[in-house]
Formats: sequence, structure tokens, C-alpha cells
Amino acid sequence: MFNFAPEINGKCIMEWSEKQLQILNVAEELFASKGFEGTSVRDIAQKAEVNVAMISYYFGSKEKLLQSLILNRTEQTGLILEGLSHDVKLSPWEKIDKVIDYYVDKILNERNFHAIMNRQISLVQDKKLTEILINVKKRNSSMISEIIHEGQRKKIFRHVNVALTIGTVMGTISQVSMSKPFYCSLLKLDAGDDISYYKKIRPQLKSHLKSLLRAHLSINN
Amino acid sequence: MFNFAPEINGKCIMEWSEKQLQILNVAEELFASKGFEGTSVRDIAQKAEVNVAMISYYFGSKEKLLQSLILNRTEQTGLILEGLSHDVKLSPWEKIDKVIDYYVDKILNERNFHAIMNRQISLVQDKKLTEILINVKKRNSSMISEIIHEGQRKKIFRHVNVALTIGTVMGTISQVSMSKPFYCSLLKLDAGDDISYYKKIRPQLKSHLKSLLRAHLSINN
DNA sequence: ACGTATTAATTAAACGTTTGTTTAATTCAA
DNA sequence: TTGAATTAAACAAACGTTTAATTAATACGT
Repeated sequence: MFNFAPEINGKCIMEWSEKQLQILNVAEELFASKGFEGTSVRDIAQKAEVNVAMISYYFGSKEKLLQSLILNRTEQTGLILEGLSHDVKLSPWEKIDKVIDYYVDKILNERNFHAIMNRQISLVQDKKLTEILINVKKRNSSMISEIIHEGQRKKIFRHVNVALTIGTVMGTISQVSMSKPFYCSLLKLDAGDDISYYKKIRPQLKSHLKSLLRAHLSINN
Repeated sequence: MFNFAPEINGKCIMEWSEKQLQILNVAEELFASKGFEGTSVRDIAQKAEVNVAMISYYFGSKEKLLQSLILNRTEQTGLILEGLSHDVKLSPWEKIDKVIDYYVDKILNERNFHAIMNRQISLVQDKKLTEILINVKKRNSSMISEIIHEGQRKKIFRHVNVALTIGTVMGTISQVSMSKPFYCSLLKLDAGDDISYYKKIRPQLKSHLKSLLRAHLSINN
């Protein structure tokens, strides 16, 4: 058997072969559209054009395939914007705008992966997986948290509930991303056309969240 | 076989026997914690203390059991607050507060059911089920929509994006309800203790959403 | 550079469970 | 006595995983 240990702490960055990445890509797509339990390893193998046994061979099991997928999709995150919260040239307001642009683009671009995460975190299934997901969410939300706290320290932002403000940002984006058929119906868009939906909703979502947070965090009145 | 047609349009309100309700209750709990595909009909039968065959006998199939569950949990909604949006004694601001109290309580109380809905609507599984879920969401969100439009007509509210404002309200509540392990970790609460988590988060969530919408919809500044 | 030893990659087939559903017999109630 | 409720058993299909055999690739001593 193929021998490797996907460490939780992200210490060991795996090297993935082309075949493995192929499997991960197909798994992501199918898990997102049919659910983890609703997707069989044979579905994945067939669409990835590999033998069924290769999945056990490479990843050990279906559960570990999911863990590997999540680790793979999160191991290189946070590098682009890690400097943002410590950037002295930007005001907290500018940082808020930048961080909204970043998260809207990130979640909408990686919407399949986020659909899997959002579904899986509310399932009491694998304790190890839950721990991984919590850490990913913490890492993702820490930047917003830092920016808000900075603004509050500088008396530019109100003293809002930071955890729930993060929940509002994440929740709004997730809602738009995961309840697509509902919003397509609301906005009278074709539910089948993914591209035009996200093309239309993306800038709306950004400006909505920016004006929402501007009003929410403003100290005046 | 047991013969009945769970109509989409909610026209026919089913009469459910005690055994059937028992099955529906257990199914709701298991679907919420283990997912629809992750729950077997034998799991349900065992916990509901009925024979496996009774599920097919009463509901036809596992899929139709899920449809029946959703129809059962939504067929009596909207009665309590249907008068709210047409109440002339209340200002739009008071209506917003009332509607937030209502939805936070509703979603947190029926969190198992909403977890199932939120998970299932993003799956491309059963077209009939997707249609049912869209209609439920439309029905649920129409009240907020009406109130906001009324406030805008009366020049009390800003001209915000109504659909996305609804998404913010629903998304924030869903996020708190579905990412419980994450918020428990953030707020340093015991993830196992459901009761104390929701007891603590419920009033925080209500006041957060109220002040958020007050700032968001206010016309001043 | 070549043949060989060693390891990795890949395969088809089979494994034992578990899945949702049905059957046919029986019990229960009207 | 008729029809609904309930049961244990059986059903075929699908599930995740393993096996054992084969092919491809790599390393190494000469």
C-alpha cells in the first residue's frame, strides 16, 4: 500500500501525482453535486478514468480521500493576504473592502469545495475531519477578526459582535453560493447556467457586503 | 400498499398516524446528524422501533420519506406571522425586529430540519425535492421582502438589495446553526452541550441582526 | 550501456457487507 | 370476514475494500 500520513497541522505538504490530482478533482466535483455519502468510489474512478482500486491504493479509504481533498485544497491558503492585516498603509475601511473582495472571489471560485465543507461540518461523522474543518474555518476567519479589532482599537469601528459579524459575511456568501436554485428563482435566472449566475451575482454580492459592513461598523449616529 | 400523494402545492394536508410521526421524527434527527444518504432505513426503523418494511409501506420509499418529512414540517408554517406584514399599527422598524425574533427562534428551534434543507438544496438529486425546497424558501423569505419594500415605499428604509439582504439574514442564522462546532470553538463553549450553546447564542444573534439591519436600512448619514 | 533485481503502478475479479425494497405469511382490528 | 398493520425473510444491486496477478518504471552492479 501507498504509505503517507496526511498530518492535520499542515506541517507536511504532500506531493501529489497527476493521477492523484485527477482523482481529487473528480472527487471534489462529485462530492459537491451528489454529497459525500451519495458518491461511490466507482463513480469517482469511472469519471477520473482510473481503476477503483487506485483510490484505496493512493488514499487508503474513501474517508481519507475526503481528508486528503480538504488538506490539499487548504494547504496553500492564506499566503496572498496574510500581509493585509498588518499593512500600515491601508486604513481599516480599505482593508474591509479588500477582504470582502478576497473572500467573495475565493468562496465563489472554490464553491464546490466550500459546499463540501459547509455540508460536512454540520455532520457528526468523523471527529478528525471535524477538527480539520474547524481549523480551516478559524484560519479563514482570523483575518476579518484582526481587521475589525484593529478598527475598534483605533476607534474607527463600533464595538460589534465580531464572531457574529464574521458569521454574517461568511453566511451571506455561503447562502448565495449554496442556495443557487433559490436565488436563480428569485432573480429569474436560468438555474442551469452557472456562469451567468455567478457573473451577475458576484459584483452585487461584493457591493452589498461592503455597504452592509460600512453601515454596521460605522461609529457615527 | 399505503396510498397517498404528497402534493407539492400543499393543497392536501396529510393526516399522520402516531407511528408515522414517530418515523418522521426519527428520520429528521438522523438525516440531520448523519445526512440523508448516510442514514439507512434500518437505522430509522430500529430507532423508531418499527419494522423496516413499515417505511416502504407508509411512505413508499426513502426518497418519498424525505419529501413527506419536508411537507409535514412546512405545511403549517406562515400562519402565525402572516398578518404581520399587513399590520398597520406597527412601523416597519418594529416589524423588522419582530420578524428577526421570529426567524431566529424558528430556525434555531427547528435546526435539525433546517440543516437537512440547507444540505439538500445544494445537491442536484431529486428535481421534485429541489422544487419543494425552493417554494419553502420563497414562502419563508417573502415576509422579510414585503416589510423591506414597505419601508422603502414609505422612504424609511434605504434602497438596499432586497434579495441579498434576505440572504444575509438567513445566511447569518444558518451559519450559526450549522457551523456550531466552529462557533463553540470560537466562543470557547463545550461543543457537546447543545442547550447551553443555543441559550447563549440566541439572544446575541437576535440583537446582532437587529442592529445590523438598523444600520443597513437606515436612511440617515 | 546492458541485463537484472526491486519497487511502484495498474488491473480484473472477488470479497463480505450493507443497501433499499419486496414478498408472503401472520396478526390485529373493525 | 374483510382489510389494514406488522412481521421475518429473502431479494438483487450497490457498496467500500482487498487480493493476487501483471505491467511499467526505477535502481544498481558490472
